Amino acid sequence: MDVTYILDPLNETQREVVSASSDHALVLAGAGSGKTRVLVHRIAWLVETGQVPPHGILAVTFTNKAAMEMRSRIEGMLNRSLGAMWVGTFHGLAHRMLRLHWKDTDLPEGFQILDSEDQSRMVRRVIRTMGVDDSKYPPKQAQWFINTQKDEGLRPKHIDDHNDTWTDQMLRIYQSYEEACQRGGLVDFAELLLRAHELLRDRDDLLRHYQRRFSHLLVDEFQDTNTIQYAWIRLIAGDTGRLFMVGDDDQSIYGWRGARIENIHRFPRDFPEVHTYRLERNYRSTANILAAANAVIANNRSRLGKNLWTSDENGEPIYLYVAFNEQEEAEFMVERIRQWIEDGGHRDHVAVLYRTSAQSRVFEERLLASGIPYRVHGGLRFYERAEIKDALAYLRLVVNRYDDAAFERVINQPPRGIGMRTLETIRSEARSQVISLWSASEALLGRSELLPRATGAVANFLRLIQDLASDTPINDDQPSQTAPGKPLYEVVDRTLQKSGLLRHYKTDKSDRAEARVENLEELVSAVRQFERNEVAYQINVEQDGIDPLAAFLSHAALEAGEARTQGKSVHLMTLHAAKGLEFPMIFLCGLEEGLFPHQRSASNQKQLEEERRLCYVGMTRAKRILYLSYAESRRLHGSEYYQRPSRFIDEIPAKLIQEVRARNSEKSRFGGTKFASKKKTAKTHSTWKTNQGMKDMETQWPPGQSVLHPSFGEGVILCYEGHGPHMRVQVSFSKVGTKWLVLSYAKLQAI
DNA sequence: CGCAGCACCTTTTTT
DNA sequence: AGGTGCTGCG
Repeated sequence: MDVTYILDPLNETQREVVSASSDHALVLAGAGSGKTRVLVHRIAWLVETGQVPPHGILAVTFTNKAAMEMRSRIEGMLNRSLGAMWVGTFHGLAHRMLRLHWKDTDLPEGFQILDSEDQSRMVRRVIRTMGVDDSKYPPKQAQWFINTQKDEGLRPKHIDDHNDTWTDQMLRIYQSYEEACQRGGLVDFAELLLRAHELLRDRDDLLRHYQRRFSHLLVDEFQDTNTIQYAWIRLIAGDTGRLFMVGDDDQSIYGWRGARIENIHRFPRDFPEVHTYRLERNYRSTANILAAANAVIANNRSRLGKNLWTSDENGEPIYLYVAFNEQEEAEFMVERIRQWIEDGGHRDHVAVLYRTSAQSRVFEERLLASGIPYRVHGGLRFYERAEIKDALAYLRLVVNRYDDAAFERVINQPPRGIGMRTLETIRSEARSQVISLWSASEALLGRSELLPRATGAVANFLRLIQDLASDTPINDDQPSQTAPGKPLYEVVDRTLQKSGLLRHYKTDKSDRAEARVENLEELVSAVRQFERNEVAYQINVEQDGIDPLAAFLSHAALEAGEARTQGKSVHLMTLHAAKGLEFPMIFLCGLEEGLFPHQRSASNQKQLEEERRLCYVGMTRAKRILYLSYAESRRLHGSEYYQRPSRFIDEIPAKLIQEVRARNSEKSRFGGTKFASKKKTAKTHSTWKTNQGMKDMETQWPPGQSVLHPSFGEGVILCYEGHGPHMRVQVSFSKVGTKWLVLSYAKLQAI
């Protein structure tokens, strides 16, 4: 087979990597060095040289988007069907394995996936059922605890509470939560991975089957894998599978959600004959942008080491804009975008990146006022909307009567006269008999133990679900029988009608209700789309023979449905969301200490390095033009902050940076002057007495002011927040470090 | 049952 | 500040 078409478009290193013959490969692929390209060409090369049939390949990514892109690019290259190749996300592939082997996993055939919101509700319910004080043990923390343990591959029995009350309580919650999920046939995201791992670990025959089948395993974004993901891959690889891991330690930005960068370090120790390759040639950015990004990341100590280079020209300098406040920062940015468009630039070639999602609002307001179309990435997605989840909950009950999470969600949605009293009765019956809410309801009805009014309502509800089920291609008595000729979208449509959901929102005349009706109608077309040409349908239903409705529900949970882009818009997103993307013009905003790097990461070296990598990721998104900006004052959750410029700015060689002023100079000069004079006033009068009013109190403690504290000693004011009696200052003490002090209590003295 | 008012929280987010 | 979720009341 002629494979020159696969190797020819590559540079020398890429070619070497793609045609590597060593057992295992670790590819450290810098930003913009052709990471996806290498993966795609590697797979194409393996298949075209006849080393492995598509069937023998397992390729894993983190996001559906990346998986889709990889799949379609391979398909485009090979011009043949990849039906038998496993390409998908960790969660998607784990799910596929569990569906195929549900009998071996102690799960019901119709098991369903809990998304984070479902999980959070479930945890709250469990805590309450246990009679635990949820103010002492907040559901959010318990949820975090559970997920963290699962990410590490730990079940309650593996965890030692070290005689710590808190850990012990968390363990109990974890335990009960697991039992509740098991009873309801429910699986959260982390559970998908953990179960898939346990399935292979405990079933020799299955493990051998998959080990024999997948002779080549390829992992994208290796630096983002967590413990259980890496363990799963190692298990399938066994002694014979060949691993091809692609990642970039400098772009590891998900440590906070369990990603183990150590996996990269461990890999060569876990497997013999790992060849390490470095892709350092960047095809994306100008030399100036790269030099700046390299300079920033060089400040990190824990690195495998890599230096990106380009043959591209220097290009424009890095622009830095110092704004008076966040309003002016946005104003400047919008003005520059306006010019860009005026000069013929495309709107969607521009991205505004920020550290926290709350920062988007000011930019949105300004863009809106200027009539520039924009799109905010992230946020609530289609399948996460309340009304959609209500509709899905009905369908979940149809598939699986014991799904308590779904039961709770819709038993009184739309309202059908089942109040807290009745629900509590059902819950307590379920609790005492250790059965599902559905079974508890049946039992209570059978014994006529509900209030007369509730009796009818509950009976109607149960009958409704049964009616829907008998309408539906799947039902409890004949689980695997698919009714011919009834499309799924009709089933969904009927569910919306019969459940009364649609009517409920149609009669509601609030402004939101209209959008909800539209969304529900959109759901029907989403289902139709799913049946017609979604890859997930082809694989799960047509190939694996999974029930269509169950497959659709999983699809909805696993792929929450990115909002559609409408036309060409300026992109607004967090730095995290920007990973993997590139734009000709980037605005990197809010470069202030405390915001970026974020306050909560400032205290510890490891977290600080992750912030720096985030900065590196942001900068390397830019192809031609990179704007940096910070605001001297910023309004954040209700109070004013004055912070120093981010240390990351100092880490960029000054010669690469050009400070810019707004073209709309009159206004900004006015703002700047005003601010400067205010600062001067503050310094001159720093000995004012506090009884001169709140305004004076603020000006008495300007950032930079040296102070003396009776017990902490000398320090310098970093910033302040709040007003009047709530006003607090952050002081960096030379002896005891940084502390927040409430001014009205602390006996601070200006020196 | 629905609504109004109040406490609470607030980094990053995919699956 | 602003949004969310819970409580208590009508």
